[in-house]
Amino acid sequence: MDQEVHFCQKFTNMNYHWVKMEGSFLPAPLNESNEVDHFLVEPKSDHELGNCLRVQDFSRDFGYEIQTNDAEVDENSFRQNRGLQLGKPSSESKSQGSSRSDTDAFEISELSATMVMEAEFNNTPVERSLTRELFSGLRTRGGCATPFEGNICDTILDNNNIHKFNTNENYLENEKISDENVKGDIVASKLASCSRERRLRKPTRRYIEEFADSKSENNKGRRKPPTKDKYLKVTSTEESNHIRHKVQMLTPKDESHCGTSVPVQSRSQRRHPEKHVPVSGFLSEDEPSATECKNVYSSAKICKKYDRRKHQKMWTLTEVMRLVDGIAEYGTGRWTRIKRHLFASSPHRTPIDLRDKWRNLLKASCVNIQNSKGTECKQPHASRPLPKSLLQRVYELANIYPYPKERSPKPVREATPPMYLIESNSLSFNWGRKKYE
DNA sequence: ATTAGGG
DNA sequence: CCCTAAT
Repeated sequence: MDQEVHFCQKFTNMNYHWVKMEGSFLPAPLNESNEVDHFLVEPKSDHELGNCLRVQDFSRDFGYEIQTNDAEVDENSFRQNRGLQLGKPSSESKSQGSSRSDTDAFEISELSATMVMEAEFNNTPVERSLTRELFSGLRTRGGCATPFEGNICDTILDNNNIHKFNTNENYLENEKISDENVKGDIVASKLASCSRERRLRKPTRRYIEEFADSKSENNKGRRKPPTKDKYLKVTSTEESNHIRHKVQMLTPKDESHCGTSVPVQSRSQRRHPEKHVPVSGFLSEDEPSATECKNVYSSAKICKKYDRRKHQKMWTLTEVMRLVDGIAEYGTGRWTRIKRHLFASSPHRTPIDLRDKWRNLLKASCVNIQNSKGTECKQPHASRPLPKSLLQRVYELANIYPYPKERSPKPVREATPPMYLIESNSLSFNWGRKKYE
């Protein structure tokens, strides 16, 4: 008994897989532990991933079903499919001392299944050669680097110690019905059809992208982020705090004037800015913190195809004010600088966004000019109404820094100052950086 | 790389 | 917000 335990432990410590062969335990050596890692190495590119061969591919070709212990075992289906049951990814199948996760262990099991299959068919020289052909064909297929390297294939094929990888006693007995001749025929035909280069369909572009999306969660930082990510880096907590503080100083106490139809947004919604619930009206306090921003956009970074159109972030009043501040300081056309200095804590705003927002602000101010003339007294109904003071500042800045450069939209050479210029009382809050008086 | 302009 | 041309 002790000896048996010791024996087991000894082999457990080594790179052995425990297999049952004809009812008795046998250690199936994984001598080439290094080479086994070839199977575990993740493909470096998504393209490779798309072309990777999976165990299922083999099982389909062989008419075999590879099942794991996780699923309920149906003996009949086993008999029908001549299935192989894999050992549960337990600690026994793992080499001790290695830090493999359970997933890796499972991959090992899958690998073992493939090995078992191959070994099982290597009874005759014909089968062996067929198997070799199959593997060589697979290796070179499509010019893609499959995880199957030459050495491991040879190892598999030459390893006749592994006959069966089975932990199910009943299955072992049922499997005894196997008829060598029938098996040989089936194997031969299957292998032949396999070696006819069953082409793996080249994954569609969309498939690759979607796969990359899901896969890239595990591969953070492996791929060089797109250029947009340049704006993702939150410079420093101090700086962002500084900015936030400044912004808070600028935030008007009373926001009742800056939105008539502001739908109620629950706090839970605000805590999940990923949802980007479209909200009309400015919410100065929905300004996510720097860490929140990071989280939001890191999730956006994860998905390369993060569709900002579908997850539009409303411009908050504080953001608009910051933008106006930045333009007042740096002028128009220096969006990157504004972005760097004032929007470092809001990574979802690109310099182009700033410019676009400024264009919209100009448009908005022009609308109000028309209103002031009384020609079109259309309140900006659907859009978020801006505080008059803000529009005033936009107007002033538009005169100082005309944008677009050449043909300024409304130079408004002090011809007819808009209403909100006259109503100086409407200035309900203080513009911190620059005073226009 | 950044900006302007149009969609 | 995106795309593209221009700088």
